[in-house]
Amino acid sequence: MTVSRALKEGSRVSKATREKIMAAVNDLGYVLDQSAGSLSSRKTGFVAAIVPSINNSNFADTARGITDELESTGLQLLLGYTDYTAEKEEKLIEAMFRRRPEGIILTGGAHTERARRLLKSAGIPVVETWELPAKPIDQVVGFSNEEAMGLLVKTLARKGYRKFGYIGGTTSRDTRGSQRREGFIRAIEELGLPPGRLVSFGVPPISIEQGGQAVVSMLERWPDTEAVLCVSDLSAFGALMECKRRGMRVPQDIAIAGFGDYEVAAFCHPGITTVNVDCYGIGQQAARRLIQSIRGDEKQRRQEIVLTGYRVVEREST
Amino acid sequence: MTVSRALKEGSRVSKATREKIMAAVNDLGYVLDQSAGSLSSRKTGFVAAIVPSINNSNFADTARGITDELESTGLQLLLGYTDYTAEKEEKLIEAMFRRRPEGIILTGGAHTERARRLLKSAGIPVVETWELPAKPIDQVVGFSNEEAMGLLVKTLARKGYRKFGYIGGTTSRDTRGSQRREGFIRAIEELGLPPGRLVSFGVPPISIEQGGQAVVSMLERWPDTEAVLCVSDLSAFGALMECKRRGMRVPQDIAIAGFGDYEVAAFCHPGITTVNVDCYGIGQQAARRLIQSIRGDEKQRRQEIVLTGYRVVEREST
DNA sequence: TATTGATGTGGTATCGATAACATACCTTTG
DNA sequence: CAAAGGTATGTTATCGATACCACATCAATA
Repeated sequence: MTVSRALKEGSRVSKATREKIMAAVNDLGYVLDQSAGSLSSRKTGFVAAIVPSINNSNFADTARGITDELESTGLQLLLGYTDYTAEKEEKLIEAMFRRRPEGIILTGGAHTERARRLLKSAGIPVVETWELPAKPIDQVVGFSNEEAMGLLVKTLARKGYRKFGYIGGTTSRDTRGSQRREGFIRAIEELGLPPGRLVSFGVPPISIEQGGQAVVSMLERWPDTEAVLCVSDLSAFGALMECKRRGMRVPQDIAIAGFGDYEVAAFCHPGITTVNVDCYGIGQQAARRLIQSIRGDEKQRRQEIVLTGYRVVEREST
Repeated sequence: MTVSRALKEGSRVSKATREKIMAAVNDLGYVLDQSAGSLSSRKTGFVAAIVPSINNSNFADTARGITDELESTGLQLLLGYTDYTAEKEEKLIEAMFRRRPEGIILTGGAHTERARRLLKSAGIPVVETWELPAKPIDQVVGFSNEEAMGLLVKTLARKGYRKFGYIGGTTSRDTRGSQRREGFIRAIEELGLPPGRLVSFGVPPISIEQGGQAVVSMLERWPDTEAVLCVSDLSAFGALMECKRRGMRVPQDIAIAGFGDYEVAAFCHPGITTVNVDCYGIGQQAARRLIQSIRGDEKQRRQEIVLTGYRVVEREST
């Protein structure tokens, strides 16, 4: 028992005893077993986070934000990838719940029925991120993808563009992608512009290469398209490079915009107009709220929706 | 006990009992507690992996390879980032060992003395990746960064370039970066070319922006540089874009090459010559070897070094 | 001096699963 | 028909920590 105390911060053990214990610990190479500790104290020190993908996506930054925020708390992150499918998300939630996380961070608001049940009955704080779900489970840290894309359309319309095209992935699994497309369509309607041209290409997350291929099919079908908006900066970059490869001038012959403000969008030539959405901050805030709910007063825990900011970043591509 | 059996695959429980149990489980929303299971069975089902960073780096692909390979085995990945420092690695190893992982995958061969002790005394399989450490702890899945960079130099020298420059990060913390620089210097020596020009810029992982800034300082100091090799494709991309912004022709005025074969290198314009190193495969193979060591016969476990392939991919930038 | 409180240490039960063994019942086989 | 073997289920101890309570010691206070 004294050993257990000696190894915890801030418990009262005399200096002499602690030193003796530490010496023995070093000598033996003893390492505490947290599985046993978790079982006894009913605190696992785990936090679960589930993101669609971590490769070439904004979610890597969100994961990073979570990790950084968690670092000082001694909580361990359990990270999982859904590949943009709700089924895989359900499986991940189930697998992670076996580890008894003290809180969970999700991406988006689309979950299977079973997943919702699991989440609700687990009795731990849940934070949904990156969207504003219609029926939040608990807490939310995100923004409206629809409005953000709408703002981009309006910004470009103000510059005089009228014939808009949109490039996104093929399936509706990527709910944020779908929301952006909806926002695109709606904004164009509201502005009374000619209907937007939609090209769906590739399984989300759509790659640089697929962005290039998509813009080709866009131009084949609607050669007079003036501005192409893409579901992400990577596809926008692919589209941009493909256009340049074909000798088109950007933005004179065609304007291109992306979403997410990846580093590549800022430093490619020409720079890509995009929407900055503070991916890192989403992770940070989600983690912060989770920590508050876990460590803080039960009463203090309020179900709140945190709106994270976004802004259009205009560059040379439009 | 029968419940425990019913919830495991491949244990013998009568169909009727299993159904009754499953019904109750569904009814109650019961979820197995793996902390307790781990304690009892002395198998945690955890595998630890430590990478320098997961943002904009090849290691995201390696992590992905590990995750994919682990998926079917029921092992959970504990992922940590070192930010390229051995001290943080040591802390991570310590924190993760409290969770009693059944195996651990590391990046590189540079560890603190204490970390080496911990790793050796843990009695679990260890796989070092991405390098060929001089003193391997256990197993290795990697390649020689020195040779790979040397091959790139030789390939370009064969095309007629003679005045080479190298762009990398400022500190030696990034051991792979240092090894690549060493390979660069040595290859140039071997070829009897004029000494390479070295620019160190920014804390690893060096960004697109820093690549651009580095090439500027390279050209200020050595305006006649013919070919610039960069520690990674991202910095190469930044350098390329900066050169184009300044109206230079690539590769006529200056050739640029990177390392890592990121997607951006393939699809930017002009495409960037680089070294492809199968990041995903490194993760896959490391995980496979770990699984074999964990699940397989103790005798079958041999300390082996797996060389992963690399190849120079020539594109328009050289 | 007796009482109180602070401090440090030790004893015991417990967390929730599984390993290992025990038992009951049924089927097969010589 | 008895012995042997297979199948399904139950019993008990245990994994390694911590919660909770008990107790010893010593200083401060009434």
